[in-house]
Amino acid sequence: MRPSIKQVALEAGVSIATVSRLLNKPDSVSIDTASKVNRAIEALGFRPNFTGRNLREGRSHTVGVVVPTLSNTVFAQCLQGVEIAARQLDYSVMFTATEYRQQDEFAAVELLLAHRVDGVILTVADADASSTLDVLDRERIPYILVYNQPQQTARPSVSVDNRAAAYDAVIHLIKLGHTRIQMLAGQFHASDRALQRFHGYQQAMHEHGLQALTPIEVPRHTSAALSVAYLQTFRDPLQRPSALFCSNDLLALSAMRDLRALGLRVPDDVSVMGFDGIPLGDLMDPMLSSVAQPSEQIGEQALRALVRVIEEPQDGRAPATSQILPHTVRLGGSVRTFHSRS
Amino acid sequence: MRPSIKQVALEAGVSIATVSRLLNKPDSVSIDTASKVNRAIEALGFRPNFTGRNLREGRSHTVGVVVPTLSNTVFAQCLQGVEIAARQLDYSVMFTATEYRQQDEFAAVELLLAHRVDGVILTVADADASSTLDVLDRERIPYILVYNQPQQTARPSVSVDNRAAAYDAVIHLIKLGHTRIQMLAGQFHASDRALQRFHGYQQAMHEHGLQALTPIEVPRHTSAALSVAYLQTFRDPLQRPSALFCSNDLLALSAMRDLRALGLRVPDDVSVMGFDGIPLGDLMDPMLSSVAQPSEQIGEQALRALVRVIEEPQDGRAPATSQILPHTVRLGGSVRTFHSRS
DNA sequence: CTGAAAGCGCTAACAA
DNA sequence: TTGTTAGCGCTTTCAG
Repeated sequence: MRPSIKQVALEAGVSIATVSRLLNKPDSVSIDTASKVNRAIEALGFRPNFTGRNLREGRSHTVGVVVPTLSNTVFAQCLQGVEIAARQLDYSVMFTATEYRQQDEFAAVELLLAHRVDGVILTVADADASSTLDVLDRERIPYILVYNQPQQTARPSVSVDNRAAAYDAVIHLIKLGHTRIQMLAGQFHASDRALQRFHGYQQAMHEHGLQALTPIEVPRHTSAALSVAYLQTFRDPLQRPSALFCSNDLLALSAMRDLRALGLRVPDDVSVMGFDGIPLGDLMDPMLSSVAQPSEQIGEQALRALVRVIEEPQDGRAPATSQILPHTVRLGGSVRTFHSRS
Repeated sequence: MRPSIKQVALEAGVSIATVSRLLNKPDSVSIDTASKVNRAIEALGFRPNFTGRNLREGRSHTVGVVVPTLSNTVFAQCLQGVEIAARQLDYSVMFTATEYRQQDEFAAVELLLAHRVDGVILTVADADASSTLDVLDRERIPYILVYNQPQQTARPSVSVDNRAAAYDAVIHLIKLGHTRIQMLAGQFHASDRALQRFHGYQQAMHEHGLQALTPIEVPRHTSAALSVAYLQTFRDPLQRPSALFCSNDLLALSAMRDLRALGLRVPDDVSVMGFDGIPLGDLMDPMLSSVAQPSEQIGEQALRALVRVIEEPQDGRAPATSQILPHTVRLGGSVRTFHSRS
């Protein structure tokens, strides 16, 4: 077995309390006992065992992260932000994915809680109706949502204003002369963000006297196989929208590929606008227009806010503050002005 | 404080041992005590505290993962694979990134070890000369490398055959008639894989009597700013290579963007071949040619191999087995046949 | 400045 | 089948 403070104490000829003190508040131990102990630590290759400390302190200096998937760059970047900030604040990160299965959210959080993480950062399918979050609330476990932006409930979150961001994106298309704009989205039931973005789309359309079209909801996996079935209506130039607003960049990029497969050109035949602003969008040709959210920052801010709550001296009501980060409409060649065909 | 088995025992009128038994081997407790205890667990909202179990058992049912960054999809996918497999085998995942700083590898692993992870999965800058791995070896801590493919040392790893994969990619270009093929790589000192790939490139060139050109080593960050300085030589049609072999897809995609900025067309003026086979490469236009490695599988296999070692009944020499997964050359429009300009 | 001792939650002998 | 008990590594009173 690996050495514990006990062996170190023995080796140094001091008590375990002294070793512990040296580790935690080095000032409280005399200069020469310190060096004695340090020598022993060195000699034994001692490494403190956090398990013991955690058990004793009732906390783990670890936060849990639960996101749908890492296949979407957005969540990978967010996790990256969380991890970087965590490292700075001396926290570790335990990570889990749900693969967009709402029923897995609960188990994921339960596991994290069994590990006694000090708090959790998560993205759920529906932040306003989540039994998982109910548990967290009930048990007063510090948590903070990322990407989710609860409407009915006062749950702490870090996100962009999804509705406003989508609104801005659609307005941009409208200003370019588009009138037939359709939305392409993942399954709404798996993403409340997508639904909020759809509301932003609707609002923009209505405010400009335009008809909101039925959104195209594509199942997961679509991006894997080249299935252009969902774009069949696009064959007819009179039928198809002149612009497609996609609820995320992955979808937008897939759509662009599928449109090409159909023989349609972007942006000449159809303009495409995404959401997320993933870095690779800039490397496309044409560059993907998108409304960008600062994913890494979202993760970073979430971690900082979470730690703030965790280390709150009073355990009274956690401030549960929500944060809206700014989005930016990023212009690329995937969108162009629309000139009426008549 | 949250309820412990002690409160549960009290509530159910049994001993803590009985509660523990119900939790671990439910068969060893009578049917009606079981229900009594279960009722108590329910009533108290009891959740086992792994910290206690971990301390007692001397293991954590947790593995650590250390990769350079999550900004490169490849590592995100790998982590995804690790996490999925871990969940299936009842392990949790603690994650850290080094941001390609070799000097951070050590601290990352130390932190993980302080948490007493049962093993670690990692990608290091140089697997053959890593003091971090020396520590792991010396202390007999189960670990397994991903992407790294040690040459001098017999360290366990899961990867593709980097040299052979690069060789295949370059052969492909040669077969298409290219003779001036140059390699574009990240900093070799930060990635032994890149260097191995360069060796594959050299071998392919030499075997075909072609001159291996000096590789272009681009610093990190290049992809962020549009800095085409490293491609200045490409201005001269007689000077520039007809094909670019990039040590990873991110680099390839950036290069394509930068070539466009220079007014060069891919593949008409320059063919571009990547390495990794990231999913988004398929969504590009033209599709990125690349030699694909199965990243998610790499993560999954690594986790399984690691758990196998961890749960090894004998703690004798860990089998330390390395695994080479198959790569595949994926053809896309970013590469075309080369017809001599004369 | 240092030591003795209790106890965090849990599992696993060992006894009954 | 169940209970008693020791102890995993650590921090933290409380005494000295």
